[in-house]
Amino acid sequence: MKADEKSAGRRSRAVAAKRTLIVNAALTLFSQFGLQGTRIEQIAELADVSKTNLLYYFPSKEKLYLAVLQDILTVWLIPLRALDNGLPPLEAISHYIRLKLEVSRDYPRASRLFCLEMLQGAPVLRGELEGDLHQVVDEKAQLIRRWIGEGALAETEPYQLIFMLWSVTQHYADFASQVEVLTGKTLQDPEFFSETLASIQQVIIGGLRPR
Amino acid sequence: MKADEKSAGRRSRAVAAKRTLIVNAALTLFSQFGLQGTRIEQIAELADVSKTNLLYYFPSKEKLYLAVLQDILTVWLIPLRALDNGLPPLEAISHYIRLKLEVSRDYPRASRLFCLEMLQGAPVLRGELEGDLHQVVDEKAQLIRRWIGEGALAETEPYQLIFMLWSVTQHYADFASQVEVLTGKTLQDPEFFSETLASIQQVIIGGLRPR
DNA sequence: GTCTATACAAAGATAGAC
DNA sequence: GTCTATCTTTGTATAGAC
Repeated sequence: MKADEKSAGRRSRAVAAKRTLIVNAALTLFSQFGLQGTRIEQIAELADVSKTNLLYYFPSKEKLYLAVLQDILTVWLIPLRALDNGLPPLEAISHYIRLKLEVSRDYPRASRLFCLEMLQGAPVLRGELEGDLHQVVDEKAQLIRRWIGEGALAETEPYQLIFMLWSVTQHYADFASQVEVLTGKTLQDPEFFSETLASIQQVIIGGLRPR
Repeated sequence: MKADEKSAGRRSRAVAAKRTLIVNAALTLFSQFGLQGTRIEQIAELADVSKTNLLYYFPSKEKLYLAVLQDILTVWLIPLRALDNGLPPLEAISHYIRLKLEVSRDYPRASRLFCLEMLQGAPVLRGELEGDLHQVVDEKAQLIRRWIGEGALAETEPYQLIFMLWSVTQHYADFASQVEVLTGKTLQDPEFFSETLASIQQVIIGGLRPR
């Protein structure tokens, strides 16, 4: 383009905006139909650009898929990293459940795409699981062990506890259609969100309270 | 074929056996790559039949997919139907957790395909969810309500409890790759199975115990 | 950067011989 | 029932004009 170095900033912003638009559309479709199940043309249509134009921004479907996954990983580790010892143990866990359920409510597509990746054996994210995620999880497992040692928490296998926290919260994103068929409700409904949060917290915290 | 009516039984059995073989291979691949992500040729290869021959038994990929899903649904409702009042409430739930975790261990592919179907908004199974599943779940929700009324269980929203039971057990099938990366273990490992079962039962049952 | 046209490959499905 | 050959559609990606 005619833009010289001085206008690179403006150009970059425009390019970035379009890339974001495409990634967003891609997230919608990839999370529903997977990599193979999504056609480039569908994404282009949803993002309101031409197929050719999309391929100008992302040279191949795989590259686009990768870009989407990297994007959601950023969001992914936030709640777990936030699980710290700034609060009393049971409150910290209670708070974590809220954060994670908010992720299910606010980023359901990201949650579902993550799930899809796991179902397939994490072909793309395996590296990140073994690196970043593993490290954070180990760290938090230590924290939980300390809490148990201090008698603030019932005896539990830390990993198992983490899996439980993940699963019960993530369920409302991944199985949203089932939840909706059976209850007629979504986490978007504030009352249903509160009821869900309260139920999970009640059972889990109740089960973790030391006797 | 030359078989007359009298040998129809034998022929039927042979046909049924081959159909089973194909459905089994299809389950493996569909559960990993979904409907669109799986090629007929892959299934044929895994089932050790030719592509053309597979298409003789199942006229199209969609028909095969449907056959697979119908097969897994049979397995699906068994544990929930078995949740009854033959036992004291907390023991009944404890037993249900075991059954459901055994399903995750013994039918991981079916669990994952079910998950995949839900992720996509249940395009194929929606009807079954609204019919069969809805009915059984309503029935069990009533049962749980009765238990709560009798003071045998802490106050909880029955649907939320059912979702919790589903999610914590199903997680070990759907997110098996994540579990394996983080712990190095599978439910196939008897010790890990026991540890998992005990952890879930401890937390959930502890949280459900009336105060 | 965006478009039209098109090359190229993959995959589902069918025809017809045996 | 099973095979070989083939048709047809669809989808990814590129070429080249503007």
